[in-house]
Amino acid sequence: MDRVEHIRSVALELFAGKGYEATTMADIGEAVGMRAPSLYKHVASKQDLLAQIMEATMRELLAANRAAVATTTDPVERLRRATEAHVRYHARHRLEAFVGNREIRSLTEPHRGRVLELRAEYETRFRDLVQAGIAAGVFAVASARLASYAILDLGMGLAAWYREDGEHAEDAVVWQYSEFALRLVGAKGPALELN
Amino acid sequence: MDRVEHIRSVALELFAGKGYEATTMADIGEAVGMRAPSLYKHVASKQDLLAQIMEATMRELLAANRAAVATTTDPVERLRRATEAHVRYHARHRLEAFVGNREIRSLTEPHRGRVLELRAEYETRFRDLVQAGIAAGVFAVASARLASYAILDLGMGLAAWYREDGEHAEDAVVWQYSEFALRLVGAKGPALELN
DNA sequence: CATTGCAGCTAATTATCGTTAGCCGAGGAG
DNA sequence: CTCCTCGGCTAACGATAATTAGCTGCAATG
Repeated sequence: MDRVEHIRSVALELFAGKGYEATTMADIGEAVGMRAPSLYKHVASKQDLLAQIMEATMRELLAANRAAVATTTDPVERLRRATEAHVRYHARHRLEAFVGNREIRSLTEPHRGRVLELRAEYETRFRDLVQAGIAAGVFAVASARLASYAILDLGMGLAAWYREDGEHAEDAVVWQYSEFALRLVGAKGPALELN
Repeated sequence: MDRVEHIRSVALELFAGKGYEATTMADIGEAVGMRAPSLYKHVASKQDLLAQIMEATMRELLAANRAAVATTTDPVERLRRATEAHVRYHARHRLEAFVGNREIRSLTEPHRGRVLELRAEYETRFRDLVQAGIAAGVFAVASARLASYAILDLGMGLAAWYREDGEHAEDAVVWQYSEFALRLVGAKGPALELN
């Protein structure tokens, strides 16, 4: 692994565990096997470390969403696949997702603005998916905004409790949570097993 | 308002807005109209401020849950009312709930242990409600644990985006989210309007 | 073999923070 | 009127943090 990548991954772990503010450059250095000042031979600053992590995370999430939605045009199936991608990302990259959600306030401008923009775009895409299902008459839900918030929050919650070695396999969680999402919006139609 | 109460409420606002670590005693002092050292005439320490807030919050949440569940024995209705209480608390005390969820890691022992214990109890109560519904045959969900996590996470998410003066009235959100919860667990029966 | 630059280190700088010490004015009690 | 306590203030302390300066050894290059 690249030195820089190693530092980033160690920093991610510490940011997730103790929070950005509570993590010191000395902590990161110790975990990576060097003194704090030596880190500056590889990274620009602690803030830069956070910014890199968070921006990359949001871009990955958006990319996963785009890829998932592009595979079909059926509204129900689209929401299902978008949710699957959402949940899977939060399970597979829970540290990134966790930090991405919790440390936005530790980001300084201009990174903060950029990340918030990406985040807003991601939210809008989900809201639009729900809206499309309502318009097509296959979802029964009072507020597309509330429903999409609820679905997004499922992923964030997941990132807080999920563990790779826990009792729930990744695929099981992905399936279950996607099911939750479709139930949430009152999805009807052949694409839904239960109900 | 009592001086101490004033300080606590100001601290809560700052902890919610910038995080515990990023909030200084000088910040709190300025918002309350005095210098940092003067705060110590009223509160023991910054950590104590956080501990008081978080422990009170968890106790209130638990009390609200107990009260809500005690009003009926029907499993569906119990989960609905517990969720309503959960969501309503997170809407009405969103700062407390927000800080309560995010700053656990900033708590030092022994406060941390106590709060985690209360939190675990709260989670267990929800899981048991879901389990009871499954046992009674009125819920159709694969994992009581996942379902209860999902419902709890709805509240936490809510605390992050809800605003008293936003476009969604409290009652509307409470109703909608409770509906989400019942749909999540696949609730059947006369107590459910839609489906 | 000489050189150069990378990547580490220690020491120092600058800043900030929680908290304590000790002073002081106002205002109520006697 | 005097005294004492309450609640504010400034100054100071002790820690700790991010970051910079400047030194050094090693390894690759020629």
